[in-house]
Amino acid sequence: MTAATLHKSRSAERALNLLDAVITAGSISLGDAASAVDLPTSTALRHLRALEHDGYLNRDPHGMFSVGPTFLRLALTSLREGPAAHLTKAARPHLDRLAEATGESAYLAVRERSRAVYIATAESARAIRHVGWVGRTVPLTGTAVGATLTGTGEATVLRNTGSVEPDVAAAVAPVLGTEGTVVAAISVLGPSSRLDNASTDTATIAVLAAAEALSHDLRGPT
Amino acid sequence: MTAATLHKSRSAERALNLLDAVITAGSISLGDAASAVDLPTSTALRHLRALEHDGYLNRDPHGMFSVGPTFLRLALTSLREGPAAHLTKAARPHLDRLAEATGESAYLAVRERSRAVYIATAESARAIRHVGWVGRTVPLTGTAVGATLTGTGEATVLRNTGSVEPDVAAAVAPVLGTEGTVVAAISVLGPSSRLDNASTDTATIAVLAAAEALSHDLRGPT
DNA sequence: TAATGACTTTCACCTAATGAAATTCATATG
DNA sequence: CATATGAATTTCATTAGGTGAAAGTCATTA
Repeated sequence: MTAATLHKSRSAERALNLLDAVITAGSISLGDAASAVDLPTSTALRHLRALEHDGYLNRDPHGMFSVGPTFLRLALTSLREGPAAHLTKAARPHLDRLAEATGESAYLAVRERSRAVYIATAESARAIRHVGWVGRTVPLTGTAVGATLTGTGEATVLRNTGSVEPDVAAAVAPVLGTEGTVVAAISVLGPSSRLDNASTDTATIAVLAAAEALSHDLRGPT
Repeated sequence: MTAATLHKSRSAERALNLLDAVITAGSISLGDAASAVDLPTSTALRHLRALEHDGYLNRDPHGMFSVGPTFLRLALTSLREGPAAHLTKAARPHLDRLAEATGESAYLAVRERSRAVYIATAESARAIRHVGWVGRTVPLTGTAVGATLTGTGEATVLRNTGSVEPDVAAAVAPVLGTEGTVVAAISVLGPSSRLDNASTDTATIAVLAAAEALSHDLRGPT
C-alpha cells in the first residue's frame, strides 16, 4: 500500500468508481467503462460482474451495463428518508418561494469533495429559464456556489456571471447548520441578461432571506 | 477464495453492504453498522472511512454515518437519466391513468435478486389508500408481484390478498420488454375491503390494459 | 476466409485487506 | 474524584484475495 492510499480500500474504491462511471454514462460497454476508470478490462469486468451480481448494475443482452434495482432502491430510500431527505424537504418551501419571488430557478447545493452538487430545485415559471442542473456538479473554485460552500459562513450573498456556462448568472447564500457550519447553499440561477445589476438586488435580498429562513428551520425543527 | 465466492469481490461487496446498511438505517453508528453486516469493527471502520473519503457517506460530529453527496448525485442521476429513468418516465402516464380508473394506488415494480422493489407510484386520491411503498421491497415468493416478475410473462393478472401485510390486496400484471421478457410489473394495491371480488374485476382489466400499454410503449418508443 | 475488435478466462504473483489485540477516548458510576 | 464501562480507533503480523498480462473465444466486418 503506497503512502497515498494509506487510508483507503483500493478494491472497493475501484468498484465504486466503476459504479459511478456506469451511472454517469447511463449505459456503457465493458471497454468504455474500463478506460473511464483506467483499469485493465479483466479487472474492470470482475468488479462490474460483482456489482451486477449484487443488483447494483444490470447488463443487457448486448453486454452494456446500466443501473440495477438494488441501486435504485437505495437511491429512492436515500432521497425519501434519512438526513438528506430532511434537508431537501426543509428546503422545498423556501426554494418554491424564492423561485416565485425572483422569477428565476432556485437551487439547493451541497459540497462533494472538490465540487458542488445541486440536489434540489424549484424552477422558474418563465419560458427562458435555468433547468436541469439537479444531480449536476460544478467546481468549487471560480464559482459562486463554491465560494459559498467553502466560506466561513457569514451570511453574505455572492454573485457570479458566466464562470461555468456563459450567459448564466448566479446569486448564492450559505445555509448554516446547528453548529454554525455551512451545510448547503441556496442559489438563484438565470440568464445573465435578466440577472443583471438592477434585478440582482432583488434576487440578492430574496436569496439571503431564503437561506436564513432555511438555516433557522434547520436549527429548530418546525 | 472459496468456491462460493469465486466470481465476486469480497472487499467491494463488504463496502457495498455497509453502504446499504447505512442508507437503509438512515443514520447509524460504527458498531451498529458493523454488526448489521457481521464484520469486526476494525474492518467495518476501514470501509466506512473509505466510503466517507469518497463522499458516498457523511459522518456527523457524534460519529454517526449517513448518506453523502456523491451518493446523492448518483441517486439523482440514476433517477433522472439513463435506462431506469426511461422506464419510470414511460410508466408515469399509465400509472396515473390506472390510479384514476381504479381509485387505488398504482405501482411499478422491478426484480432485485430474490425480492421485488417498487420504483414508482401514482397514489389513489382516496383518504384511505396505499402509500409509501416506493423504495420498499417484498419477497418474490408468496406475493403476486413476485409471481409476476418470475413468471414467463403471459399477459395474465395475478391477485393476492394479505400476504405481506394484512388488509392489503393486489392485482398485478407483467410488463414485457423488447425480447418478450418480463422487465417490470404494474400493480394496484389497496385495502382488501375495497379490492374484493366484485371491484377487482374492474381493477383486473385496468391493470392488464395498463401493463400492455406500457409494454407496447417500450417496444416502439413514442 | 481471414482479419479485426470486443469480451472472457486463466493463473502465478504478491500486495492490499484482514481482524485480534492493544490503546485511546468519552461517558456513566460508586 | 477515581474508576469502571462501552465505543471508537490504531496497530501490525499474516495470508487470502485481488491483480492484470496473456491466451482464448466469439461475433462482426472486409
